[in-house]
Amino acid sequence: MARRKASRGEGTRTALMEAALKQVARGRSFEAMSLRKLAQSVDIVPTAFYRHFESMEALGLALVDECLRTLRRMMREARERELPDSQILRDSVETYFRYVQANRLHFTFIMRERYGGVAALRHAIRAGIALFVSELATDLGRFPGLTRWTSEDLRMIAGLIVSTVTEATESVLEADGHHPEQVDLELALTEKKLRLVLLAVPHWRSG
Amino acid sequence: MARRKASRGEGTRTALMEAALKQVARGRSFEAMSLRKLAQSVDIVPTAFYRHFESMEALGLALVDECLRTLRRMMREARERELPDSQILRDSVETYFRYVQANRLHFTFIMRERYGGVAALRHAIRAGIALFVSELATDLGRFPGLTRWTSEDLRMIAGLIVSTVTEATESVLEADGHHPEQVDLELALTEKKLRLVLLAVPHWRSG
DNA sequence: TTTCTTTGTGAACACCTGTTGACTTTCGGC
DNA sequence: GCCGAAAGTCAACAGGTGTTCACAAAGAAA
Repeated sequence: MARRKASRGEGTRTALMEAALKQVARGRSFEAMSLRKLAQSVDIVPTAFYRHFESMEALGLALVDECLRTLRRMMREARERELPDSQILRDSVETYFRYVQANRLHFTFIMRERYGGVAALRHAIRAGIALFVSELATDLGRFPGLTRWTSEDLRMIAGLIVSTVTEATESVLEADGHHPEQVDLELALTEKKLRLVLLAVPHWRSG
Repeated sequence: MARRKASRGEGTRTALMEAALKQVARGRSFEAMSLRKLAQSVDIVPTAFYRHFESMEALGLALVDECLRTLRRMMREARERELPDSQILRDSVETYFRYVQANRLHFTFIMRERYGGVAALRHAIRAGIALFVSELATDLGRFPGLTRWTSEDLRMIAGLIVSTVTEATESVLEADGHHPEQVDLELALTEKKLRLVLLAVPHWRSG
């Protein structure tokens, strides 16, 4: 066991990050993760960990960074895609779900540590998501029925959408693999929820 | 230090539970909590812990039970209150927020451990919330505009409401004490969100 | 008062934890 | 081929972890 050291250089750093993500995906929370076991899982002596991260918390922050980058990448791609107009809602949710499944480790990390025990990670993730909501709000402001909405109301509806999708994300992550049919159910359910929300838009007046 | 043992009997058990809740409220996740420190915080030698709980996980499950009971109690009380009809939405949200602040420890535990590292707790909490959603759905079915809705659609809208309120709960818990004005902001925001959702109800047709 | 159950104690177990400092290996640039 | 930085190693530290077992106090029941 423990393949001979091969001076993987920078590779070890990313290996550590990936190993940590996998641990979280297996159920453990980041706070309860052990530096030693982590090192062992990438065939490194414990002390060598410090060659790559100043502390466990530094590792955590690096992970938050990486995961939030994945989130932003998704949003950017979504913006660049043109909108087929019909079925746009269904398509958007489906695309998002696929994205979640394709980046399972990153999303589980965000979901878990968002309410996790390490304050620094919690706050970093919250800040990232808040930013995400803001961007979504300005994006929504360009939609036909929403051009005259106040930015406050746009933030409100963006928050509503995000919390709905967030909840769905948890279901997708849990069902992924074992119960593929449940993903489809959640897809339909989420689409319905968003459709209901959008249905209210034309009748809204603030105040 | 460490006041003399006073044969507090059953009291120790509840003291352990309360100490654990306080730890979680201070930021630590349940998974990362130490049996020994917990025992120490209630002036008990570590081994005496086993007189009250078979294991740490058993403690956790007992806590889930207690916290979910608090949730059900709230719902029961809400059902028994008559509805002043006007301002019902605002009043309901306000009542809920007050309830959260009055039971801060229980709600933080549920929020944290819902996505926490201990699978057994996660699942127990999820099951409890799912039940909560079901009950809310049947309650909603008795409302004027919703009598003809399918149970599936009722569950959908109940889920939408719950995820909205859940998100708000986190804000309330975080703001509590330090930033009372932010609680009011969240109150207004949440009311708006729910108002928007309900606005869509008359225009909904399933399918 | 004696007996029995509950609750708490103390010593000891084997093991895991993060972090230190001084040492060795590896490898790219000169 | 030599040098210096980067990456990995080893031994050791002080302390924390859950759990075991036999024992002691305390209070209720008899």
